[in-house]
Amino acid sequence: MQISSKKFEILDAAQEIIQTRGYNGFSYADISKAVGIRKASIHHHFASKSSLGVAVVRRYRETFNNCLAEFESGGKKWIDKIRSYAMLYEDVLLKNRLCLCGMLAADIETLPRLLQKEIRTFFDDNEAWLAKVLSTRYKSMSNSRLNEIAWQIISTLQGGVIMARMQNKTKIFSSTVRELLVQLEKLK
Amino acid sequence: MQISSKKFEILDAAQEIIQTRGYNGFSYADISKAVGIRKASIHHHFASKSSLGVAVVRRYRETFNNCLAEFESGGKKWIDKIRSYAMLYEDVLLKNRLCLCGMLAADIETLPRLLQKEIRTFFDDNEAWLAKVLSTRYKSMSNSRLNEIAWQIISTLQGGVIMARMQNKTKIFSSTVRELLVQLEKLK
DNA sequence: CGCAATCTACCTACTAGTAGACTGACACGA
DNA sequence: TCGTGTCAGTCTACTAGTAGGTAGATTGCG
Repeated sequence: MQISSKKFEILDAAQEIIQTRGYNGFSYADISKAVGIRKASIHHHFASKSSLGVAVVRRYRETFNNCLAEFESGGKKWIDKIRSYAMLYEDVLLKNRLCLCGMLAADIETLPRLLQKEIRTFFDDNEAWLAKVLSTRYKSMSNSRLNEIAWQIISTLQGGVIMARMQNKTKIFSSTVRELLVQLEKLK
Repeated sequence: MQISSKKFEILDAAQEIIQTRGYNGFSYADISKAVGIRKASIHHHFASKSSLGVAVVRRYRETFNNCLAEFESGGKKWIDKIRSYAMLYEDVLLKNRLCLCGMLAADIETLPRLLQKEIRTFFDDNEAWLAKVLSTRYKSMSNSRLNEIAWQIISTLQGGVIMARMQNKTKIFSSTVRELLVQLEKLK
């Protein structure tokens, strides 16, 4: 048995519940039920709800950034890198969840400071990665314009996942991605 | 004094809190404090939290649809109608809130059935209005394509408000809108 | 009077978090 | 090989506070 498998189980359960129900829609009781240990035992692994939240986001961010680094080094065309990026969101949607950080961005006003910071960092990383990918296609574009388009991409995908899950129609998301990608190829 | 001003105060307070903190981040105690009556007195006006939620969304939806009808009859160019539509979201952002229904769309899994239905109706109305406006410019476009673009617009704006509020940068939203509008003028 | 609106006082269920006891696996020294 | 100490991990039992909601009395106006 590896070191502290329950710790990972708790992280997994917390992540799933936050992605589904939001930060204020999850409790230690939910996690207790999901992983099969008592509420008090969760506190042994994560002292407080906010520290659990921070741990979940940190792990999510690392995994996400690893994916981005992989797309970067895969020798893909720029547009296919962005397509792969969009696929990350589609994967989340197919599990009937939202992006962890997109959900928490909506809840931002209710979150502890430390958690707010983690989420903003997640999006700063996304912005930087997208701007860099875009710059390989639009070489003469200003940095600020590249960042603006990066935010447009992030906004569209985050909003798209929320809308598609709400309407229970994955198609809403995939057609939005299709339109977006075509538009990105025709920028001036 | 008009009929039951407190009822409107309660609706206003509930709406503001939901737009800021989400459905699970608001309680009767919050509203009690905001409007200056006791928790129990709120139940006189709205029997349950879910009925209050439904009333808030219904009023919001009516106001929103009235705005859309006004844009429609104002003799504007199609692109200016969509610009006006986007301005509705910007107004919300400037108050440091999210679109009521965008926020609730993220919370959808935790909401009572009736409330879920109200929200889906809100977005169905939005989709229909946008598709109609787009059809006046792109006359030969299929209905399904028009609806797809409508959803792209909704997704971008909803996501944009969430991202801009989180990063505390209104500019993220306005530049996203600018890029989107340019792209919408060049569709094929 | 009748009634809408408000109040105090209460309920049960749930929240995050704490105290302290217990279990079992491992390490080390005689 | 037999204690013995340590410690992570889990447990039961509890706290204070908050959630949505209810009962029933009181207020004040038409």
